[in-house]
Amino acid sequence: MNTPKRRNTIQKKLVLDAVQSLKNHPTAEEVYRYILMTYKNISKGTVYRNLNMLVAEDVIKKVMVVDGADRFDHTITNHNHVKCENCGKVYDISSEAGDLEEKITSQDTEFLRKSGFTVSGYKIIFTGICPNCIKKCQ
Amino acid sequence: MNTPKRRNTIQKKLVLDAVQSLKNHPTAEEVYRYILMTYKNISKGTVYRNLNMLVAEDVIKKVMVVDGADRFDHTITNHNHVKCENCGKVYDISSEAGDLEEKITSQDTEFLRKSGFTVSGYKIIFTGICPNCIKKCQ
DNA sequence: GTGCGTGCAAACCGTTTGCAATCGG
DNA sequence: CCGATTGCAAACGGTTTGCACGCAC
Repeated sequence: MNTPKRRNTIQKKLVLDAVQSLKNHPTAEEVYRYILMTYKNISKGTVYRNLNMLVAEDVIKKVMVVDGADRFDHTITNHNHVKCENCGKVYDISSEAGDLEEKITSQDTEFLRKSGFTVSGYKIIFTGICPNCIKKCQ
Repeated sequence: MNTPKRRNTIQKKLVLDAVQSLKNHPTAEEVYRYILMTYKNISKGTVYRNLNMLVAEDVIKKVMVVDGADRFDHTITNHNHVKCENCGKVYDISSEAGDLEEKITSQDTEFLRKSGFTVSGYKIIFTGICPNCIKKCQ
């Protein structure tokens, strides 16, 4: 088996705590700045390393964003995202995701399998304007 | 109106030709190297500038990829993509995209609108292993 | 004590940009 | 001839990495 021995360092805990506290899909930079407020000595490299570790361990998820820095999600359950084109914030679509899921996986992946692909998953992101920005822009 | 005066330069034509010849969603780097074969004096900056221009003019499209360099698509009609996790190539899903389209837009965007979002679009990409790589890996 | 994880800084990759020179209209 | 577009190189943002040290086990 390949279970690399992992250590429980303070830094790793701080990174996980940060992602869980900053609920809105923070970037590595945001995680870094958040930790800095309480632990002045952390390095950005360590933040990146731990974020990647936590993703590899399936503790957090990397959210696909169209452009800009990667974002991280403390929720591991399947759901999709909307990115506001105005403020850049990324929101969850907690809703009827399940229904959508089935339709996507049953339909398009079936076509792919017929073409000889092995399908392992998909990523989807919506774009639009969030309620907050709509108010402001009126 | 803001219709910036565009010029028809050799470089712009070369970039468009390259994207249309390299059908498999080339990266800017690949476009650059392709042009270099016949026109030794082009600069990478110019390739990027022209790719972005052509995207802005709706002549080509930028394909969303999970990670790695941006890719460009000579096909402007709506369709989705699969990225092979083994070789990294991006393939078209020409198929029943239309059907899927409706289901996605009707269902998830409706939920978003109820939540107060204005939805402008979405991007989806599938991941898997392509037929070629399946053969090789056996 | 062993070696994984750290801090630091340099390197990396893909992309954009400032500038003077060029060339399309 | 005007100014949009070029080539070049430097700078950019986000991320990874090499190294010596330090800390978890």
